[in-house]
Amino acid sequence: MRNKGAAVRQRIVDTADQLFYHQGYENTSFSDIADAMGISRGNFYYHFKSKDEILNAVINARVTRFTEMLSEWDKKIPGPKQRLHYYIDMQSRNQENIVSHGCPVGSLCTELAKTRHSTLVDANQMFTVFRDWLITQLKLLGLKNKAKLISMHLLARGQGIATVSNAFEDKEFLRREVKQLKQWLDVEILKVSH
Amino acid sequence: MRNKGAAVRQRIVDTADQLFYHQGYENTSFSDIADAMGISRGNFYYHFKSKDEILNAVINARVTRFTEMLSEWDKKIPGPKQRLHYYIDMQSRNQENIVSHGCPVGSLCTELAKTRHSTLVDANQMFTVFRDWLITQLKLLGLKNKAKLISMHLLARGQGIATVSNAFEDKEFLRREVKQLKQWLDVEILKVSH
DNA sequence: GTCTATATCGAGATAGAC
DNA sequence: GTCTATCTCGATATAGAC
Repeated sequence: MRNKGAAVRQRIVDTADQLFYHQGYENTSFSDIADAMGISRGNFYYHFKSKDEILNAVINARVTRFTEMLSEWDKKIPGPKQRLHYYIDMQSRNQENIVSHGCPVGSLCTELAKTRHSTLVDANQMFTVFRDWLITQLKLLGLKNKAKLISMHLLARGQGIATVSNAFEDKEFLRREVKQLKQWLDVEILKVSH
Repeated sequence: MRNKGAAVRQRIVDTADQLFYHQGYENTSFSDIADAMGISRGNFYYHFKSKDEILNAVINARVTRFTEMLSEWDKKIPGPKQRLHYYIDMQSRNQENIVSHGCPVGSLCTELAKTRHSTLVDANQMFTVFRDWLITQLKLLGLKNKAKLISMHLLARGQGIATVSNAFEDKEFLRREVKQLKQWLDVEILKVSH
């Protein structure tokens, strides 16, 4: 079939994406990906020049996926405040994965900061997709001047929750902090309407 | 000299400690440590059975170092509120390192959660040293019931600040968040005295 | 396009001389 | 105690058959 090659390429990216999340980038070998997919090691080099290129494709795939996801949220969730709550609740919805493997964005950036500092700039595009969307929502709520600061603050709070609940494998902590963060945001929103 | 062997062992641990922080555990080889110290690769196995044992020694050394540091703070800083501020300010004092390499505790736990899940329990002892000390300080301030929750919250806030300022290499953000966190804590302390 | 076979390299680890 | 030499393994990457 015509698109078989492209389909395999996509499957490589999807499989690598998940394995990089579960095991880390450096700790995931071609054999790991090949075994998980049922293809041979040599086949990778028809689709990618190097492991670095796979990493790049995974980062791009994630950026695209997050962008589409946020676009869906814009469509299906009526107001910016509800959208922001839905964003914060993402950690509760993914609590199993976060407790087991941390945040896919933060843990990859943390790894690359140590091992491949030159690709960190690409990797933190995963963060800026969320940050820019958060700024948009916050501005819709009238938080003009504080939008950028609050967006970064929300990113950091999310990272803190992910890192600590992962280190302690503590789901209760995650849920408690998510709840608290929504309450904090509500107070910030209230401040502006007075 | 009598203690030469022990001294080398200590130097291995110190050098590995720093390299694990800068480059990550898996990404640091025996050659890296040997080159940094000016000893040969084979010599490691007189002092340690395996790389895993070095990791263990590094974790224990950090736990000891943090414990002693906090004990020093107890001596030199008069009140619990000032101590807590000094704790939060630790990130400002280490801002260069944190922006370049993240938090030594959090980034190691994040790595081990993916690659050596069985040693994560040992690694998060590095967190509990701080958590237990925070609980003590918070109880001294009369925050009896909330002490544990707030201690975990402070750990998470610190991790969020480290992860995001590292990913964006953003010192300004780090300082802003540190200031904000101290203000938040002051409000929590005020709540209890009323 | 996908495979097998292989080259090359660097890792952790061991043996034994000094 | 520290060294050199070496073993073994698994990693990325390449060559070429099919």
